[in-house]
Amino acid sequence: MRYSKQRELITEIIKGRKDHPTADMIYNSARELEPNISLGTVYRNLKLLADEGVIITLETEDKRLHYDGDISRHSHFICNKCGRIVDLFRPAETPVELKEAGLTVTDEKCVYYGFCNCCNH
Amino acid sequence: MRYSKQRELITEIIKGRKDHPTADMIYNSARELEPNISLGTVYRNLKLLADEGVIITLETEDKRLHYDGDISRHSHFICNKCGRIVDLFRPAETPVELKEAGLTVTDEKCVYYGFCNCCNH
DNA sequence: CTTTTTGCAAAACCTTTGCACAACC
DNA sequence: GGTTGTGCAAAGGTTTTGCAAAAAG
Repeated sequence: MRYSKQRELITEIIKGRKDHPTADMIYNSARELEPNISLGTVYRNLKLLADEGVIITLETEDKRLHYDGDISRHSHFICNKCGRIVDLFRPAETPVELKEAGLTVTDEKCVYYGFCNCCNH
Repeated sequence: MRYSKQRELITEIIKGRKDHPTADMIYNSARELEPNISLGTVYRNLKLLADEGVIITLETEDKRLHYDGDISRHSHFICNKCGRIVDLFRPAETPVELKEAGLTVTDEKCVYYGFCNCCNH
C-alpha cells in the first residue's frame, strides 16, 4: 500500500473521533482540509482500511455503514431515539458453544439497542 | 393491521425457515405460491412485521438485511467464507456497565464472525 | 363505503466502479 | 517509467415510495 495524502487524512479523521461516523460524515470532515477530495476516494479508502484491519465497520439499523477507528475488542450501544453510538469496553464473553460446535471465531460484533440518558422518557 | 393473504404468506415463509433469508429470497419463495406478489409488497410487509416485533432483522457485512422469524433471545454466527448464518441459543450476557451508565437496553444483536466446520481450511 | 393493502414502476439512497490523469517511489 | 491512487461521473444494488386499482371489514 503506497502513501497517499488522502488516505492519511481519512485515517486521521477516523482515529481522531469517537462518534463512529459514516462515509459521508468522513467525507465532509475531509473536505474541510482537502476540498478536492472525492466521495469515491473516501469510500475506496474506508474499504481498504477496513480490509486491512486498520479500522472497524459497524452495521447498524440505519442502513449506513459506520466506521470506528478503535480496533480494540469492544461492543456498542446505540440509542433508538437519537442514534448516538456509545462504546462499551467490557465486551460480552464469547459463547463457549461456538468452539464446541467447531466454529472458529475471528471477530465479534455486539450491538445493544435502547435509550440513552438524554432520551430516557 | 388488517389481514392480507400476502402478509400471511410472507410471515409463514419466514417463520418456517431457519436460514435468515434476505428480502429477495423471501420474494422468490413467495412467488412460488403467489406468482403475482410484488417485491414492494414483500419489503413493505417485512418492514411492518419487524416494526411490530413479529420478526427480527439482522444487519450483516453483506450489506443486505436478513430476516429471522425466531424472536427468542439469541445470537448469530456468520461464516466469513460461505456466509452461512447459524443460530446461537446461549446469548452473551448483557454487560452490567450499560445499566450502570443509565442506559436502558431494549434489544441486543450479537454477531460472531469466523469459519464454520465446512469452511475451516 | 371507507380504509388499508397491493402491484407496478419510478425514485431514492448508499456504495462501487471505469476511465483518464495525477501522484508516488 | 511503471504502478498505484485520485477525481469525476456513471452505474450498481438494495430498499422505499407515489399512485391507481383491488381487497378487507
